[in-house]
Amino acid sequence: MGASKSDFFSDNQNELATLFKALSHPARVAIIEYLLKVDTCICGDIVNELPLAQPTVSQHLRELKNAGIIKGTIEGTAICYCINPEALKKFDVYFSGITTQLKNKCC
Amino acid sequence: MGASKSDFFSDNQNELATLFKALSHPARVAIIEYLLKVDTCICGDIVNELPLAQPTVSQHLRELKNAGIIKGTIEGTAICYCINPEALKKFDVYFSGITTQLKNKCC
DNA sequence: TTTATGTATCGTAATATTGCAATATAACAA
DNA sequence: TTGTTATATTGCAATATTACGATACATAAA
Repeated sequence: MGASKSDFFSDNQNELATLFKALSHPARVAIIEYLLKVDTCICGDIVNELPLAQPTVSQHLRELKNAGIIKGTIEGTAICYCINPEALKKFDVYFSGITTQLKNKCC
Repeated sequence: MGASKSDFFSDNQNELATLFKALSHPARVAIIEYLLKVDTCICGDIVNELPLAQPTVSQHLRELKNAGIIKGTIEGTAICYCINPEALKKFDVYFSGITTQLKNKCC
């Protein structure tokens, strides 16, 4: 047997893992970086920014979108992608919670 | 052709992806959760806490350790695992940077 | 309509991950 | 020494991810 035993973990654990998985590839980290660098959300040139073919970039964008980290709205011929602040809030809650819990630990 | 085109991405992008990948499985999220719940760092019973066989848990622990998210020190027969605050700092820097950059955006 | 452009999907090959039984290792106890 | 306990490693099968060429789709312009 191989992958996926997610049934045995809590919803929260699975959701967090999904969010982290979305950022677990350098191309997707680079996409986020680029979306932040560009001033507006109108961005149809992500493909030119990455050393990957168009279908591959499209696939990475879909994974980021499925995880809820970015949102995409149709803007004429192009598609406007931008970061979803809701997802960032989840990361913030998670890590600030950990930081608080670690305060009383031995390490 | 398959996986890994990490040569084309920056060191920072690859390092971030590695950190996120370490947390991209519910079992590893659960391990972190358990390490935080236990008061001390002496914890030789992580295996009993997870619905996975001992070799699998050992493998997940190694991945967390390789990514620098946890540290393990030998404590007699058992091994003492605890969270590495250095890794948390990197996450904090990353997400607070994103939050700052997002302040001036349209979304 | 036709053409061009931007994006998505399909199909497939290469690679990586996941999980566990079996086995090995390492440290303590008797 | 032997036995016990805790953890790591090996080997392998099942599954997932990554990447891209080929193709489809959808919108805008001519």
